[in-house]
Amino acid sequence: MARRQKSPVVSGDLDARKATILQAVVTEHIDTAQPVGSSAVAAATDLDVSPATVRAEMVSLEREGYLAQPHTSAGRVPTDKGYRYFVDHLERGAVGAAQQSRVRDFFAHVRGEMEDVLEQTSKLLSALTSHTSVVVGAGHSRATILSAQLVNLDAHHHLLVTVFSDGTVTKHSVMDPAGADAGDVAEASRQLNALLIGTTLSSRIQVPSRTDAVARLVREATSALHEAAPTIEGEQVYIGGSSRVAESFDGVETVRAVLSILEQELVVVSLIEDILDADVAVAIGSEHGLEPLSACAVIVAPVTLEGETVGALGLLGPTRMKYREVMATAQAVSDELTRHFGGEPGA
Amino acid sequence: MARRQKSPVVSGDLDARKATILQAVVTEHIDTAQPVGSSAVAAATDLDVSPATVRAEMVSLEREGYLAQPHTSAGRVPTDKGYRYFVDHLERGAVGAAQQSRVRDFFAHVRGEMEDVLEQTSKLLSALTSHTSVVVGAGHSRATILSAQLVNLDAHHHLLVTVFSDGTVTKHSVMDPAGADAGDVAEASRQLNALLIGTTLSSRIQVPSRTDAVARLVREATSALHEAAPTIEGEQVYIGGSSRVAESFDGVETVRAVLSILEQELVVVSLIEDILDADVAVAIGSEHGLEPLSACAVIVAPVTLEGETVGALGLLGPTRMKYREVMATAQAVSDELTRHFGGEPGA
DNA sequence: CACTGGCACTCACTAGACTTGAGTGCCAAC
DNA sequence: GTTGGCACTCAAGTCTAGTGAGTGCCAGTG
Repeated sequence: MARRQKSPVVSGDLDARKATILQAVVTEHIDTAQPVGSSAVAAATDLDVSPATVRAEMVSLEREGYLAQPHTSAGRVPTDKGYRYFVDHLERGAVGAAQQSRVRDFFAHVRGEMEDVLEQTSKLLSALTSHTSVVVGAGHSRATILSAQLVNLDAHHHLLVTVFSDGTVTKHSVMDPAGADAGDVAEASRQLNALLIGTTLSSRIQVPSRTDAVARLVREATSALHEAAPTIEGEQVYIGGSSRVAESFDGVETVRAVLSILEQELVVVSLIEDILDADVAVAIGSEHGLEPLSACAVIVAPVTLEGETVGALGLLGPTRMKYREVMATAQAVSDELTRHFGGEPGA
Repeated sequence: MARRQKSPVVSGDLDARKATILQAVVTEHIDTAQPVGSSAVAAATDLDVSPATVRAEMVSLEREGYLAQPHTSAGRVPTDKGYRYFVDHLERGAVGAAQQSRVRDFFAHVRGEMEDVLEQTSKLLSALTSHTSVVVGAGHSRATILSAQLVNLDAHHHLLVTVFSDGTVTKHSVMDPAGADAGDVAEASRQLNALLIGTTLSSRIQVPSRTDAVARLVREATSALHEAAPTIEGEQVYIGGSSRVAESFDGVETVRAVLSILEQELVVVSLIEDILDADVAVAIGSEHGLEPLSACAVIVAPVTLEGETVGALGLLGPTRMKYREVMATAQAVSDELTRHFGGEPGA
């Protein structure tokens, strides 16, 4: 219990009573989506003070920017700053038993490649939370090439198939207008294998400068691979429950704006990464700087493997979301996901 | 010019004047989103009749199910049947020069794998039409395997990478708790290659029944491949412009329902395929039988390659969409896409 | 002092009454 | 068959209170 202070003017922290009131306003408003009045707060807390006292405190909280009034004769609504305080002072909640077992169950039965698992996970997340979810699988810029193979499609089209140490596989078309016979392609494939194995996408490769068919194929293939590098280094993104956006916000324009952002995967990825970099678990309202998402809160949890961040999951909802539940769910899924990929959660 | 008939009671076709009136109502309503009154119709057509006459005809059109009245004292709105007649009697419009050149431009500059092209195309479509677009790349159930390769990730994890004749590449994890050395993996890879090349996913394969490490790997790998067959035979789906849904419909519930359908890729694919099978270019309102989409019209165009349908593109908007423009755009993009993949459009 | 009850005030929201006007259906007349 | 005239309907807009949740202020009290 913080000692009551005489002049909490610029204090970064709040008076114990103010904190209680703020918390009550936030909780109530999350529940009802309505402005919260002084008497509701007085009833909801165990402060045993009259509404008038609450009002006085609320005026002060409003002055300090934690609360706002939609109009003069309405109750108070939390500002982004108010939510921020609320979230920062939230004691960690555990996820409910039902949810816990659903998550366990999911990871016990899910099968398939990492990509499939991530996609399924995004659906799970949005089903559990009723919010839109984003799952990001990190890029593989530092993965080394395990195998490179040139496959003959027809006389003029070949396919360079590359396997990386992180288990990703890429393919690139290699056109060859001049044409090459199967033997040449096989030989090129052998040379590519020798040339590329152990390198990363950012490595500089010494390509043969000869002008025969084999050398031409090798050159074409490596340049296709490296030209596409920026794209395929990029992360995979899986978005689940975008229809939830329509439920979460009123106002068509908001819905449109949010959906529009979600369509731009690059924006979504950098948003999640920014939040992750800043080492925060949640970004509220305008904190993340994306104007169209100013009505949103984004909750982020990393997925680590052997100490390295290999992905992240995010949940996007209205600022008045149930932070404790959603954060607990995000944490639980992130832990299970980490474990699923063979890591130790919390490491 | 159809001869005017005395009693057009159950006639499948309409009176020339009725047709003109219906067309005017549809056109006007698409434009304004408002019920259309008799005087507006009288003014819009060159029939030179009074509103009273138009009213009489509209009563008849309503009786026959082409028009409906939101309430007694309002204008008329087309029913699904009305739109259907309108679309069936629409003379093919050509796509505007600006659009045409945008499409040309796009396909002149687009690069990358088929998957990337299809995804980009879906974005192009929604940008051109302001509607949500769906691009479906057909499954490869009939493609034969060109190459199968087992790549060693670590002692217990391997990756089966398979290349198909249609240029698709799949990967499957192969776990091997017992462990195998690199030589065994290489040998298994050789055997898999020999075993699988030329087969399709539905072919039955004779797997070795020996119990050594190599045979075990071969068995594991083939079963992983065939178990996953139903999934990877499945089509790829690319959805563009889902934020357009929020613009196209008023009523949060409709928006949510449509988005929710779009999330279920399987449903979307079978919807598109149904429409394609029925050999229609557009499904209006309840015609496609998906209740949540009863406020939508779906325009579909096939993408063919060497006479075979290898994909399709769809556009989803409100029933009051600009059918002529959108259909022309769909046709133009479908043609260019077909040409891009080496086919002759219209073949 | 901090807290409280009391009180006047504000203002979104609701309901009802009224008006407006676009649009209809009907009908007698051309 | 077509038309102008006419009574009728009904959603939508405007106005008018009336209601009530909520506020800010203040004087009184332990």
